[in-house]
Amino acid sequence: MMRRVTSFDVAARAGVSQSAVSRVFSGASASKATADKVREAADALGYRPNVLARSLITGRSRIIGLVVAYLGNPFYPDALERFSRDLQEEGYHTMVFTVPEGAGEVDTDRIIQQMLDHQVDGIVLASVGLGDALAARCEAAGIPVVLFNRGQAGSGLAQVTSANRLGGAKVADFLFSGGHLRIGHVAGWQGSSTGRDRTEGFLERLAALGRDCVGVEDGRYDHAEAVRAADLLLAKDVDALFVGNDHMAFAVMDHLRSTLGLSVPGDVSIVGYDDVPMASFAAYDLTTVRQPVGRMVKTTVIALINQIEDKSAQAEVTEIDGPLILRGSARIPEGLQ
Amino acid sequence: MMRRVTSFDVAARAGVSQSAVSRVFSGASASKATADKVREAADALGYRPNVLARSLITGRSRIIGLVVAYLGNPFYPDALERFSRDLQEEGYHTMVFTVPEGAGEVDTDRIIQQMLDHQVDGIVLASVGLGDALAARCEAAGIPVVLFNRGQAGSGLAQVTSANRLGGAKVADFLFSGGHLRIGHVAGWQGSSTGRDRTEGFLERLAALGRDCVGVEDGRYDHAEAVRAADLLLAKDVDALFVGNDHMAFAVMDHLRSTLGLSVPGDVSIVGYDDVPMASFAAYDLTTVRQPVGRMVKTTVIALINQIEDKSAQAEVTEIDGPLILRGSARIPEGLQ
DNA sequence: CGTGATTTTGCACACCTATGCAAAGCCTTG
DNA sequence: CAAGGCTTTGCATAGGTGTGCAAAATCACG
Repeated sequence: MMRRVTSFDVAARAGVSQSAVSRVFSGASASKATADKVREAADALGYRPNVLARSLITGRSRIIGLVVAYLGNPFYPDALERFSRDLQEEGYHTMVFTVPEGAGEVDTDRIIQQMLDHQVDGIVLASVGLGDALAARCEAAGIPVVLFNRGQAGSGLAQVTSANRLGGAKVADFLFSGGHLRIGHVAGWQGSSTGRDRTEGFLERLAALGRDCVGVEDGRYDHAEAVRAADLLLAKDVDALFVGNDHMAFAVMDHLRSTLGLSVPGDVSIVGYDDVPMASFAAYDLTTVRQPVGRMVKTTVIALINQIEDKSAQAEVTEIDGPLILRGSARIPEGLQ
Repeated sequence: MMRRVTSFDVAARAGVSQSAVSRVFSGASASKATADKVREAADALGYRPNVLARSLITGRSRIIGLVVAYLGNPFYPDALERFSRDLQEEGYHTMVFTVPEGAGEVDTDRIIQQMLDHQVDGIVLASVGLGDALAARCEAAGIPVVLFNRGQAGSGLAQVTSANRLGGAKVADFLFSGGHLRIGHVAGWQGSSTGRDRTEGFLERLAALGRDCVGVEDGRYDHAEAVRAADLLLAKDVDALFVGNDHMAFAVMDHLRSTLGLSVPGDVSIVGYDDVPMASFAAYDLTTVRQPVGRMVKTTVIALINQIEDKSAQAEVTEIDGPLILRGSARIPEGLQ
């Protein structure tokens, strides 16, 4: 095993001092002449700056901690892949932290400790289920944080979500003009801002249209819970369900069709939220509100890097609008065809 | 922003030397008395060893590079989540590297360079699509590598897969005893060992049973390609299709049912491979060979850590058997009901 | 060519921990 | 009690880079 090539080796070969080499590679000022000599020597020796040493001294690791809880909902793998890619392009790297199911205080603390240990430059909290405590602690540790697909009112934290209230309202409009008379709602987890916002936007618009919601049940972003919730609403004889995310919507559709033998959208119209890739599969062909993952991720990355590079930067709260995607799981109003 | 507390601070407070502190925290020998003093002082000051400095000097980062290509196939998010969790438990951390679609030589080199830069202790190559060049280069760089769900004959690299040939054979047995007469095969990408092995195991067993395969088409682990392949085989009037992975099987089922109006399994039986969570959704209810992700990941982690901690450790090739999961997408033989 | 302003360069140190080495401490045993 | 073996401890240095500071070099300009 060969010894690593260091900046001293390069310096020796180029006939300059080590600091000159350092300056060339860290982008500080240097004359064209020395820069050329250094680069040539570096290429010849196959030199690459030691990231660890660099991080040790600058205190910046160029590593971002990405905290996720549950990748079973295909929205998150998609996001994760994009995060990794986008961050790579910005010269950062992604370290994944998985927070266990029952995220106890102890687990949370351990994860934060690990992120601090690795001197992560910034943190993306990318899961609805993550308790507020985690966010607060990260913030307290003095590390830039951005909440992804998750809000926290009055926290002063940067956050990027889709326009959830507006999205909910869009669904209300759509189901209303589709002529549905008994509309129910399998809500996203009401302990999360996304869940609450979608629900509120939906209910408010429905009320504004002069129509009551037949019932609201919390599906907790969980398969089994969603099915249970749907059953409760079906007992109230609904003809349309707005389901808080696609993941639950699939479970509900399966249940309606396979277990209960109902037709979607014949007997019940279903509308989801997210537009995960699977929503366009023919088996579901789900009408849903698209969360523009690509733009959400890009926005998150930019916001985070801004905070990292300019510590005084304001923590922004961004909402990104997404369209309602019309497919076959819900009756389509006349005019929209 | 407070200065970090260092081992010197702890040493001063405990009345010992810095090396004593270091020894206590790195598990080297120390007397009970000093260990107690050090720990007490450390707790009081909130000291934690600086991972970067430690890595710099030991040359071990306790970071594992996880290289993935495509998270659209839900098999991989599942694996990723488990990797992150299991590695965390072993005191390692996961840095995700995404290799772009058309993995050119340049991209590959850049990724390896980045992993070397971060002095990753080990690498998991977790994607069928990754070229052999990448694996070879990692190996050449002297970093322990384990191929996950991907083989490479004669490479001398450690690898963990499911028993793909055997799995293929199981499907052959199953379709045969189901009384199918015209069996076709939408193969996994034949440029990958998993794809080839499943196909070979399937065809060999079929031949041994005295039955020909009506046709084999490469679906390249891609939605559109799989549909195209299925069309070619349907032209040959098949009554059963073994599809190289679940992801493609979903596409094929959608195509058969929605576009062509065929019944599954009435007109055509479909069998997949992987048993991703979605396979059990009622909309597909896919009969498939389970890849035991949990055990595959655990095995990979152990193999990798063995290699890291004992550089002379043999690179093992492990195959893990998985059962055929009977569901509703394929006609079930009399006796098995 | 001389003077002052500006850029470039090298020196030395900081970042924080692990570890080889020798001295010091302890325990054991005859 | 002395000698010898083992454990513990402190000293000093390595690991590879970035950066403040002062000296040196370059430049502009009269």
